Amino acid sequence: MMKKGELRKQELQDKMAEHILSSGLQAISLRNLAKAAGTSDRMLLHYYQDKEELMTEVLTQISDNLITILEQAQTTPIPFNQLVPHLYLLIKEPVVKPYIQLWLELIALASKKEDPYFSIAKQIGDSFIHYCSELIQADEEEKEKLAPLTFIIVEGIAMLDAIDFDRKIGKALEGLSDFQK
Amino acid sequence: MMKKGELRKQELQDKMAEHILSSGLQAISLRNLAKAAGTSDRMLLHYYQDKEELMTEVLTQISDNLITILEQAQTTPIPFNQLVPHLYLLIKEPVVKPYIQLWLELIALASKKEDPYFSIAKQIGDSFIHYCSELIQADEEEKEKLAPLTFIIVEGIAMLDAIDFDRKIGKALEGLSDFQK
DNA sequence: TTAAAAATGTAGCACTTGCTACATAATAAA
DNA sequence: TTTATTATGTAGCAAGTGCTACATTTTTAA
Repeated sequence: MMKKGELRKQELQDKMAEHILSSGLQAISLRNLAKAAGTSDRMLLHYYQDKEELMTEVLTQISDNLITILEQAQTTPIPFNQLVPHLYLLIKEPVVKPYIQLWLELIALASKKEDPYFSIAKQIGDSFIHYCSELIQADEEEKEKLAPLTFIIVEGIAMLDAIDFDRKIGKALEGLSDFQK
Repeated sequence: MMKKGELRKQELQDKMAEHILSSGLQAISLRNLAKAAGTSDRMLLHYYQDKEELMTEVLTQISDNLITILEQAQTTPIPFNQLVPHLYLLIKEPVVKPYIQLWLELIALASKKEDPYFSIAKQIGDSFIHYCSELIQADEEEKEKLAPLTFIIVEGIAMLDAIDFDRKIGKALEGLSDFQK
Protein backbone atom coordinates (compact mmCIF):
# COMPACT_ATOMS: atom_id res chain seq x y z
CA MET A 1 0.00 0.00 0.00
CA MET A 2 1.05 3.53 -0.69
CA LYS A 3 2.18 5.76 2.13
CA LYS A 4 0.48 9.09 2.56
CA GLY A 5 3.47 11.04 1.32
CA GLU A 6 3.81 9.02 -1.85
CA LEU A 7 0.13 9.53 -2.47
CA ARG A 8 0.50 13.27 -2.22
CA LYS A 9 3.52 13.16 -4.51
CA GLN A 10 1.53 11.20 -7.08
CA GLU A 11 -1.26 13.72 -6.83
CA LEU A 12 1.13 16.58 -7.52
CA GLN A 13 2.76 14.64 -10.31
CA ASP A 14 -0.55 14.06 -12.06
CA LYS A 15 -1.29 17.74 -12.07
CA MET A 16 2.19 18.60 -13.26
CA ALA A 17 1.88 16.09 -16.08
CA GLU A 18 -1.37 17.69 -17.13
CA HIS A 19 0.20 21.11 -16.99
CA ILE A 20 3.19 20.13 -19.08
CA LEU A 21 0.91 18.52 -21.65
CA SER A 22 -1.03 21.71 -22.08
CA SER A 23 1.75 24.26 -21.85
CA GLY A 24 4.82 22.49 -23.17
CA LEU A 25 8.40 22.22 -22.01
CA GLN A 26 9.70 25.52 -23.19
CA ALA A 27 8.52 27.82 -20.43
CA ILE A 28 8.55 25.34 -17.61
CA SER A 29 9.85 26.39 -14.21
CA LEU A 30 9.62 25.08 -10.69
CA ARG A 31 7.38 27.96 -9.72
CA ASN A 32 5.10 27.35 -12.71
CA LEU A 33 4.83 23.69 -11.99
CA ALA A 34 4.20 24.34 -8.33
CA LYS A 35 1.41 26.74 -9.10
CA ALA A 36 -0.22 24.29 -11.48
CA ALA A 37 0.00 21.55 -8.89
CA GLY A 38 -1.28 23.77 -6.12
CA THR A 39 1.87 23.79 -4.04
CA SER A 40 5.17 25.65 -3.72
CA ASP A 41 8.52 25.24 -5.42
CA ARG A 42 9.83 24.53 -1.97
CA MET A 43 7.61 21.47 -1.73
CA LEU A 44 8.55 20.19 -5.16
CA LEU A 45 12.16 20.18 -4.07
CA HIS A 46 11.05 18.29 -1.03
CA TYR A 47 9.61 15.48 -3.12
CA TYR A 48 12.28 15.57 -5.82
CA GLN A 49 15.98 16.03 -5.40
CA ASP A 50 16.20 18.63 -8.17
CA LYS A 51 14.48 19.76 -11.33
CA GLU A 52 16.10 17.10 -13.46
CA GLU A 53 14.77 14.30 -11.28
CA LEU A 54 11.35 15.90 -11.32
CA MET A 55 11.29 16.18 -15.09
CA THR A 56 12.49 12.63 -15.51
CA GLU A 57 9.69 11.27 -13.39
CA VAL A 58 6.95 13.44 -14.83
CA LEU A 59 7.99 12.85 -18.44
CA THR A 60 8.22 9.13 -17.82
CA GLN A 61 4.72 9.17 -16.46
CA ILE A 62 3.47 11.16 -19.44
CA SER A 63 5.07 8.68 -21.76
CA ASP A 64 3.41 5.79 -19.93
CA ASN A 65 0.09 7.57 -20.18
CA LEU A 66 0.46 7.95 -23.93
CA ILE A 67 1.24 4.31 -24.40
CA THR A 68 -1.84 3.41 -22.40
CA ILE A 69 -3.98 5.65 -24.56
CA LEU A 70 -2.54 4.21 -27.75
CA GLU A 71 -3.03 0.64 -26.69
CA GLN A 72 -6.65 1.28 -25.94
CA ALA A 73 -7.22 2.82 -29.36
CA GLN A 74 -6.66 -0.13 -31.66
CA THR A 75 -5.84 -3.76 -31.20
CA THR A 76 -6.48 -5.61 -34.46
CA PRO A 77 -3.64 -5.39 -36.99
CA ILE A 78 -4.28 -3.65 -40.28
CA PRO A 79 -2.21 -3.51 -43.49
CA PHE A 80 0.36 -0.78 -43.87
CA ASN A 81 -1.51 1.25 -46.46
CA GLN A 82 -4.41 1.64 -44.05
CA LEU A 83 -2.23 2.11 -41.02
CA VAL A 84 -0.67 5.43 -41.92
CA PRO A 85 -3.96 7.26 -42.60
CA HIS A 86 -5.35 5.71 -39.45
CA LEU A 87 -2.46 7.01 -37.36
CA TYR A 88 -2.79 10.39 -39.00
CA LEU A 89 -6.36 10.60 -37.74
CA LEU A 90 -5.24 9.34 -34.37
CA ILE A 91 -2.60 12.00 -33.81
CA LYS A 92 -5.09 14.68 -34.74
CA GLU A 93 -7.45 13.58 -31.99
CA PRO A 94 -7.72 16.05 -29.11
CA VAL A 95 -6.66 13.45 -26.55
CA VAL A 96 -3.53 12.52 -28.44
CA LYS A 97 -2.51 15.80 -30.02
CA PRO A 98 -0.95 17.36 -26.89
CA TYR A 99 1.31 14.33 -26.58
CA ILE A 100 2.49 14.73 -30.17
CA GLN A 101 3.19 18.40 -29.66
CA LEU A 102 5.17 17.56 -26.57
CA TRP A 103 6.99 14.89 -28.49
CA LEU A 104 8.19 17.48 -30.98
CA GLU A 105 9.59 19.55 -28.17
CA LEU A 106 11.20 16.54 -26.60
CA ILE A 107 12.96 15.62 -29.83
CA ALA A 108 14.33 19.13 -30.13
CA LEU A 109 15.83 18.86 -26.66
CA ALA A 110 16.95 15.29 -27.20
CA SER A 111 18.84 16.27 -30.33
CA LYS A 112 21.37 17.89 -28.02
CA LYS A 113 21.96 14.45 -26.49
CA GLU A 114 21.33 15.83 -23.03
CA ASP A 115 19.65 13.81 -20.34
CA PRO A 116 17.02 13.31 -19.16
CA TYR A 117 15.48 14.27 -22.48
CA PHE A 118 17.63 12.08 -24.68
CA SER A 119 17.00 8.89 -22.71
CA ILE A 120 13.30 9.48 -22.40
CA ALA A 121 12.96 10.28 -26.09
CA LYS A 122 14.70 7.04 -27.00
CA GLN A 123 12.44 5.12 -24.71
CA ILE A 124 9.31 6.66 -26.19
CA GLY A 125 10.67 6.06 -29.67
CA ASP A 126 11.12 2.39 -28.90
CA SER A 127 7.62 2.16 -27.48
CA PHE A 128 6.08 3.76 -30.50
CA ILE A 129 7.88 1.52 -32.96
CA HIS A 130 6.83 -1.45 -30.91
CA TYR A 131 3.27 -0.16 -31.00
CA CYS A 132 3.41 0.23 -34.78
CA SER A 133 4.82 -3.23 -35.12
CA GLU A 134 1.87 -4.71 -33.27
CA LEU A 135 -0.56 -2.87 -35.50
CA ILE A 136 0.88 -3.91 -38.84
CA GLN A 137 -0.58 -6.87 -40.62
CA ALA A 138 2.50 -8.50 -42.09
CA ASP A 139 5.08 -11.16 -41.40
CA GLU A 140 7.89 -10.53 -38.95
CA GLU A 141 10.49 -9.72 -41.57
CA GLU A 142 8.31 -7.08 -43.16
CA LYS A 143 7.33 -5.64 -39.80
CA GLU A 144 10.99 -5.01 -39.05
CA LYS A 145 11.02 -2.60 -41.95
CA LEU A 146 7.49 -1.28 -41.96
CA ALA A 147 7.29 -0.34 -38.30
CA PRO A 148 10.21 2.13 -38.49
CA LEU A 149 8.89 3.39 -41.81
CA THR A 150 5.50 4.03 -40.26
CA PHE A 151 7.14 5.79 -37.36
CA ILE A 152 9.12 8.02 -39.70
CA ILE A 153 6.13 8.95 -41.81
CA VAL A 154 3.91 9.67 -38.84
CA GLU A 155 6.58 11.85 -37.27
CA GLY A 156 7.09 13.68 -40.53
CA ILE A 157 3.37 14.24 -40.72
CA ALA A 158 3.37 15.56 -37.17
CA MET A 159 5.98 18.12 -38.15
CA LEU A 160 4.03 19.32 -41.18
CA ASP A 161 0.96 19.45 -39.00
CA ALA A 162 2.82 21.71 -36.58
CA ILE A 163 3.14 24.33 -39.29
CA ASP A 164 -0.41 23.85 -40.63
CA PHE A 165 0.62 22.12 -43.85
CA ASP A 166 -2.54 20.03 -43.94
CA ARG A 167 -2.93 20.27 -47.69
CA LYS A 168 0.60 19.03 -48.22
CA ILE A 169 -0.01 16.15 -45.87
CA GLY A 170 -3.02 15.17 -47.94
CA LYS A 171 -0.98 15.24 -51.13
CA ALA A 172 1.76 13.18 -49.53
CA LEU A 173 -0.70 10.54 -48.40
CA GLU A 174 -2.03 10.33 -51.95
CA GLY A 175 1.50 9.87 -53.19
CA LEU A 176 2.10 7.16 -50.65
CA SER A 177 -1.02 5.21 -51.55
CA ASP A 178 -0.05 5.37 -55.23
CA PHE A 179 2.84 3.10 -54.38
CA GLN A 180 0.77 0.22 -53.11
CA LYS A 181 -0.24 -0.83 -56.60
CA MET B 1 26.16 50.58 -51.99
CA MET B 2 25.98 49.64 -48.37
CA LYS B 3 26.42 52.22 -45.68
CA LYS B 4 29.04 51.60 -43.04
CA GLY B 5 26.48 50.93 -40.35
CA GLU B 6 24.63 48.35 -42.38
CA LEU B 7 27.91 46.68 -43.11
CA ARG B 8 28.70 46.39 -39.43
CA LYS B 9 25.22 45.06 -38.76
CA GLN B 10 25.67 42.41 -41.42
CA GLU B 11 28.99 41.46 -39.90
CA LEU B 12 27.42 40.98 -36.49
CA GLN B 13 24.51 39.11 -38.02
CA ASP B 14 26.80 36.65 -39.76
CA LYS B 15 28.50 35.83 -36.50
CA MET B 16 25.20 35.50 -34.68
CA ALA B 17 23.91 33.16 -37.38
CA GLU B 18 26.97 31.02 -36.97
CA HIS B 19 26.54 30.98 -33.22
CA ILE B 20 22.89 30.00 -33.38
CA LEU B 21 23.71 27.22 -35.81
CA SER B 22 26.22 25.73 -33.45
CA SER B 23 24.47 26.28 -30.15
CA GLY B 24 20.78 26.18 -30.96
CA LEU B 25 17.83 28.31 -30.00
CA GLN B 26 17.18 26.98 -26.57
CA ALA B 27 19.74 28.87 -24.54
CA ILE B 28 19.94 31.99 -26.66
CA SER B 29 20.12 35.37 -24.98
CA LEU B 30 21.09 38.86 -26.02
CA ARG B 31 24.22 38.69 -23.93
CA ASN B 32 25.17 35.32 -25.45
CA LEU B 33 24.61 36.56 -28.96
CA ALA B 34 26.51 39.75 -28.24
CA LYS B 35 29.48 37.85 -26.91
CA ALA B 36 29.53 35.56 -29.94
CA ALA B 37 29.37 38.55 -32.26
CA GLY B 38 32.03 40.43 -30.35
CA THR B 39 29.83 43.25 -29.17
CA SER B 40 27.45 44.15 -26.35
CA ASP B 41 23.76 43.55 -25.81
CA ARG B 42 23.46 47.29 -25.81
CA MET B 43 24.70 47.43 -29.40
CA LEU B 44 22.41 44.64 -30.56
CA LEU B 45 19.47 46.67 -29.33
CA HIS B 46 20.92 49.57 -31.25
CA TYR B 47 20.78 47.66 -34.52
CA TYR B 48 17.53 45.82 -33.79
CA GLN B 49 14.44 47.15 -32.14
CA ASP B 50 14.08 44.17 -29.84
CA LYS B 51 14.98 40.53 -29.55
CA GLU B 52 12.11 39.39 -31.72
CA GLU B 53 13.20 41.56 -34.61
CA LEU B 54 16.75 40.31 -34.20
CA MET B 55 15.69 36.67 -34.23
CA THR B 56 13.48 37.21 -37.24
CA GLU B 57 16.32 38.67 -39.25
CA VAL B 58 18.96 36.20 -38.18
CA LEU B 59 16.73 33.17 -38.70
CA THR B 60 15.67 34.44 -42.09
CA GLN B 61 19.30 34.77 -43.05
CA ILE B 62 20.06 31.27 -41.80
CA SER B 63 17.18 29.94 -43.84
CA ASP B 64 18.48 31.71 -46.94
CA ASN B 65 21.92 30.26 -46.32
CA LEU B 66 20.51 26.75 -46.15
CA ILE B 67 18.67 27.16 -49.41
CA THR B 68 21.84 28.36 -51.04
CA ILE B 69 23.73 25.34 -49.78
CA LEU B 70 21.02 22.97 -50.95
CA GLU B 71 20.83 24.45 -54.40
CA GLN B 72 24.54 24.05 -54.86
CA ALA B 73 24.40 20.41 -53.87
CA GLN B 74 22.36 18.91 -56.68
CA THR B 75 20.77 20.19 -59.84
CA THR B 76 19.81 17.25 -62.03
CA PRO B 77 16.48 15.60 -61.14
CA ILE B 78 16.51 12.00 -59.98
CA PRO B 79 13.68 9.53 -59.46
CA PHE B 80 11.96 9.39 -56.09
CA ASN B 81 13.41 6.08 -54.97
CA GLN B 82 16.90 7.48 -55.32
CA LEU B 83 16.01 10.87 -53.94
CA VAL B 84 15.20 9.86 -50.39
CA PRO B 85 18.48 8.00 -49.74
CA HIS B 86 20.30 10.87 -51.38
CA LEU B 87 18.68 13.41 -49.08
CA TYR B 88 19.41 11.17 -46.11
CA LEU B 89 23.09 11.35 -46.92
CA LEU B 90 22.79 15.07 -47.49
CA ILE B 91 21.30 15.87 -44.10
CA LYS B 92 24.02 13.83 -42.43
CA GLU B 93 26.72 15.97 -43.96
CA PRO B 94 28.54 18.20 -41.48
CA VAL B 95 27.68 21.36 -43.40
CA VAL B 96 23.98 20.59 -43.46
CA LYS B 97 23.46 18.82 -40.16
CA PRO B 98 23.45 21.93 -37.94
CA TYR B 99 20.66 23.36 -40.06
CA ILE B 100 18.57 20.24 -39.62
CA GLN B 101 19.10 20.26 -35.89
CA LEU B 102 18.04 23.88 -35.79
CA TRP B 103 15.04 23.02 -37.92
CA LEU B 104 13.88 20.54 -35.30
CA GLU B 105 14.07 23.24 -32.67
CA LEU B 106 12.28 25.67 -34.88
CA ILE B 107 9.40 23.28 -35.48
CA ALA B 108 9.02 22.74 -31.75
CA LEU B 109 8.68 26.48 -31.24
CA ALA B 110 6.50 26.90 -34.31
CA SER B 111 4.08 24.29 -33.05
CA LYS B 112 2.95 26.88 -30.52
CA LYS B 113 1.96 29.10 -33.47
CA GLU B 114 3.98 31.95 -32.06
CA ASP B 115 5.80 34.39 -34.27
CA PRO B 116 8.42 34.88 -35.48
CA TYR B 117 9.04 31.14 -35.34
CA PHE B 118 5.80 30.03 -36.92
CA SER B 119 6.11 32.28 -39.97
CA ILE B 120 9.73 31.46 -40.54
CA ALA B 121 9.11 27.74 -40.20
CA LYS B 122 6.34 27.90 -42.80
CA GLN B 123 8.60 29.80 -45.14
CA ILE B 124 11.40 27.27 -44.77
CA GLY B 125 8.91 24.45 -45.21
CA ASP B 126 7.75 25.94 -48.49
CA SER B 127 11.30 26.38 -49.68
CA PHE B 128 12.18 22.81 -48.90
CA ILE B 129 9.16 21.36 -50.65
CA HIS B 130 9.96 23.54 -53.63
CA TYR B 131 13.52 22.25 -53.53
CA CYS B 132 12.30 18.64 -53.43
CA SER B 133 9.97 19.32 -56.29
CA GLU B 134 12.83 20.52 -58.45
CA LEU B 135 14.84 17.42 -57.66
CA ILE B 136 12.21 14.84 -58.48
CA GLN B 137 12.16 13.27 -61.89
CA ALA B 138 8.45 13.01 -62.58
CA ASP B 139 5.60 14.83 -64.25
CA GLU B 140 3.99 17.81 -62.57
CA GLU B 141 1.02 15.90 -61.20
CA GLU B 142 3.23 13.34 -59.51
CA LYS B 143 5.56 15.99 -58.18
CA GLU B 144 2.64 17.60 -56.37
CA LYS B 145 2.36 14.45 -54.32
CA LEU B 146 5.92 13.24 -54.18
CA ALA B 147 7.52 16.48 -53.04
CA PRO B 148 5.48 16.66 -49.80
CA LEU B 149 5.98 12.94 -49.31
CA THR B 150 9.72 13.37 -49.64
CA PHE B 151 9.64 16.24 -47.21
CA ILE B 152 7.70 14.20 -44.68
CA ILE B 153 10.01 11.23 -44.92
CA VAL B 154 13.16 13.30 -44.68
CA GLU B 155 11.84 15.14 -41.66
CA GLY B 156 10.84 11.89 -40.03
CA ILE B 157 14.33 10.57 -40.69
CA ALA B 158 15.80 13.70 -39.15
CA MET B 159 13.82 13.04 -35.99
CA LEU B 160 14.96 9.44 -35.72
CA ASP B 161 18.47 10.63 -36.38
CA ALA B 162 18.17 13.04 -33.46
CA ILE B 163 17.74 10.10 -31.10
CA ASP B 164 20.40 7.96 -32.78
CA PHE B 165 18.00 5.48 -34.36
CA ASP B 166 20.26 4.91 -37.34
CA ARG B 167 19.51 1.20 -37.54
CA LYS B 168 15.80 1.87 -37.66
CA ILE B 169 16.30 4.44 -40.38
CA GLY B 170 18.12 1.83 -42.43
CA LYS B 171 15.27 -0.64 -41.99
CA ALA B 172 12.72 1.97 -42.94
CA LEU B 173 14.59 2.83 -46.12
CA GLU B 174 14.64 -0.85 -47.02
CA GLY B 175 10.91 -0.98 -46.45
CA LEU B 176 10.43 2.05 -48.63
CA SER B 177 12.44 0.71 -51.51
CA ASP B 178 10.46 -2.54 -51.37
CA PHE B 179 7.46 -0.56 -52.54
CA GLN B 180 8.97 0.58 -55.81
CA LYS B 181 8.50 -2.83 -57.41
C1' DT C 1 33.54 74.49 -39.22
C1' DT C 2 29.34 73.61 -37.26
C1' DA C 3 25.16 70.91 -36.51
C1' DA C 4 22.94 66.60 -36.73
C1' DA C 5 23.08 61.74 -36.51
C1' DA C 6 24.89 57.45 -35.55
C1' DA C 7 27.85 54.47 -32.50
C1' DT C 8 29.33 52.98 -28.19
C1' DG C 9 30.05 52.76 -22.90
C1' DT C 10 28.41 52.25 -18.06
C1' DA C 11 24.89 51.25 -14.84
C1' DG C 12 21.07 49.64 -13.56
C1' DC C 13 16.02 48.08 -13.11
C1' DA C 14 12.48 44.79 -12.53
C1' DC C 15 11.83 40.19 -13.18
C1' DT C 16 12.65 35.06 -13.44
C1' DT C 17 15.54 31.14 -12.64
C1' DG C 18 17.04 26.88 -9.57
C1' DC C 19 18.03 26.18 -5.16
C1' DT C 20 19.12 26.81 0.01
C1' DA C 21 18.90 28.17 5.04
C1' DC C 22 16.33 28.23 8.85
C1' DA C 23 12.43 27.82 10.95
C1' DT C 24 7.95 25.54 12.72
C1' DA C 25 3.99 22.50 12.55
C1' DA C 26 2.09 17.99 11.91
C1' DT C 27 2.43 13.13 11.98
C1' DA C 28 4.28 8.50 12.94
C1' DA C 29 7.20 5.32 15.67
C1' DA C 30 9.17 3.96 20.24
C1' DT D 1 4.27 10.47 25.89
C1' DT D 2 8.44 11.25 24.10
C1' DT D 3 11.16 11.07 19.97
C1' DA D 4 12.16 11.01 15.33
C1' DT D 5 10.52 11.80 10.83
C1' DT D 6 8.04 14.17 7.52
C1' DA D 7 5.63 18.27 5.81
C1' DT D 8 5.22 23.00 5.06
C1' DG D 9 6.20 28.20 5.47
C1' DT D 10 9.08 32.42 4.81
C1' DA D 11 12.93 34.59 3.07
C1' DG D 12 16.48 35.04 0.37
C1' DC D 13 20.69 34.41 -2.70
C1' DA D 14 23.39 34.49 -6.87
C1' DA D 15 22.92 34.33 -11.52
C1' DG D 16 20.60 35.32 -15.69
C1' DT D 17 16.82 37.66 -18.55
C1' DG D 18 15.19 41.70 -21.84
C1' DC D 19 15.47 46.25 -21.87
C1' DT D 20 16.26 51.36 -20.60
C1' DA D 21 18.37 55.82 -19.04
C1' DC D 22 21.92 58.74 -19.51
C1' DA D 23 26.05 59.87 -21.02
C1' DT D 24 29.99 60.38 -24.42
C1' DT D 25 32.54 59.79 -28.46
C1' DT D 26 32.79 59.27 -33.36
C1' DT D 27 31.22 59.90 -37.88
C1' DT D 28 28.56 62.13 -41.44
C1' DA D 29 26.12 66.05 -43.68
C1' DA D 30 25.35 71.27 -44.18
